[in-house]
Amino acid sequence: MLTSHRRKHILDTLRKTGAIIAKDLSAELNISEDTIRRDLRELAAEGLLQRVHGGAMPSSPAMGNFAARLNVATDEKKIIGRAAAAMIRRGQVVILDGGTTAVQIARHLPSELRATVVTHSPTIAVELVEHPTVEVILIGGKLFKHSVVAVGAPAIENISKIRADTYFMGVTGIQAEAGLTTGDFEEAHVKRALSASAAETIVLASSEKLNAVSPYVIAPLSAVTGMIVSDQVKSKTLAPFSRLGITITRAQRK
Amino acid sequence: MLTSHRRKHILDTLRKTGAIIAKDLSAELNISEDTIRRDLRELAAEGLLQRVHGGAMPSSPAMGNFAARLNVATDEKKIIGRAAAAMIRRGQVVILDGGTTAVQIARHLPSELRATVVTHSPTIAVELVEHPTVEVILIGGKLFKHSVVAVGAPAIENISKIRADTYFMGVTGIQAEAGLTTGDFEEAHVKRALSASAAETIVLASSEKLNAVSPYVIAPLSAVTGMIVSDQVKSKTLAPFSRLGITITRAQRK
DNA sequence: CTCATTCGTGCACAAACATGCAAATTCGTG
DNA sequence: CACGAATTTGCATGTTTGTGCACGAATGAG
Repeated sequence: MLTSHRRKHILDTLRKTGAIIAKDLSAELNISEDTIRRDLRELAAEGLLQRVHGGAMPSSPAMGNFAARLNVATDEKKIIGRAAAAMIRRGQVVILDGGTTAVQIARHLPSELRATVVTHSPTIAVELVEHPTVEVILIGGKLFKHSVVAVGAPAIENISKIRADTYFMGVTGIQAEAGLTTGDFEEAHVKRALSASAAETIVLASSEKLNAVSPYVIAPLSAVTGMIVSDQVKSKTLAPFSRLGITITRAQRK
Repeated sequence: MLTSHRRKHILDTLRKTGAIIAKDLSAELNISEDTIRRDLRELAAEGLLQRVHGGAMPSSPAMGNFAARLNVATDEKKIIGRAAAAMIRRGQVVILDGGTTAVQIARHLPSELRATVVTHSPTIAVELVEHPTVEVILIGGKLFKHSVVAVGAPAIENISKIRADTYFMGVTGIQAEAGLTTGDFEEAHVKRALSASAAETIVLASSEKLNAVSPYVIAPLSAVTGMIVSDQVKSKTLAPFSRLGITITRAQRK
């Protein structure tokens, strides 16, 4: 095992899981804890992670405290992200939304996958810089700081010039009558435009979003072609959606 | 076995497996480790791979080391960043380039400053999410991973719709005859467009850039209205520039 | 407070390294 | 083919780097 391999593995694990424990790494890589600690110390010195007692956390210099939110991504979001990433085929053009679940998709893209990712989230763009083969198209506009995505007329105009295969949409609420809803007016507009630019719209529905309603309507459920939910969700809850012809993917815990 | 054959085999293996261990190659090719090491040393000198202890890895310019670059910003870049940030007045619209120096500007913006920042760098955008009062306009386009900035026709079109007060430009080289130069063709185009959209163009010239020349010309020095350099630079070095009517700000170490 | 982990440092040993040199190989030229 | 020059290779040398262990200090949980 090459030293630099080990370091890379540490950083990859950190990006995917959001935290690492020295003892676990030691067991997983068959190497002494001292060496792991040394690695963590030096990676921290390069600013690539932040040390904590017992292990390390991401420092993500480009992500500030938004990083904090990213790393408390629930297991559910990671599972959904992994399932979504697995749906992407070679050569496709996919749209990734802002939001923590979409970040999980980006982190789980297979490293050999040749595809194009369109996104209005600078966070996703920065995340994908490290991916060796994925091409990234960044949608510009006025930055809506709360969600860290570009919005506004310029964003929508640029989106209209794109034809994508699949849009993975994050929402605040998905419910039978109200349809897809979110917490910001501008963001709703952008999501609608993104959906219109994609052949398929797949909603990333972590369980707290199901049957929740937010103030601003993005689109009715007819705009949705698929949903990804975790396998814990009861099929009874999903019945209204599958009745509308929406393909439901139940993401399996590994 | 011919030398060039062996080297080709090394590079092929590297591309295929993503890493190379000197000892393995030695066994596989029935050749001493010394010779392998010599090969690796020379291939590294040609930039075809990156040496690590025990073997080699792909040179992959886009990989990970951008995050590292951000945090090893020299003192010089920090004081240039601080000086640039201090020049921005309330209500102004400023353009921030990609690059490590521009990140320093973003980090030194006074927290009460109400201004608009235009940028084609997702890194800068994410950085400024934490700023309470600055508005951010993100320029989209195809992501150029090496510099982590948006480039291409869509980027330039969007830039043309903006009228900014000041553009803080990062360069790879600034020199009297060649003018402003950088290492990527697309990036040069974008920088030229940004300069055209701003009333003033101020070049961030850390000392290693002064009198350096890179392959792609951004613009002649006539496009420049000001430069920021660190106070260590000799005024003799700057004479050719001030003679052209360029205002030179010498950033003071605190 | 007490106590079990976790950390950091000094140290010893092994692996990987650069360098100089001589033998072996390849190449060019007549 | 012959022969000298240039290159390539392997080995010996001393140096640097990575690893694990020991021990005392620091940290966090109960």
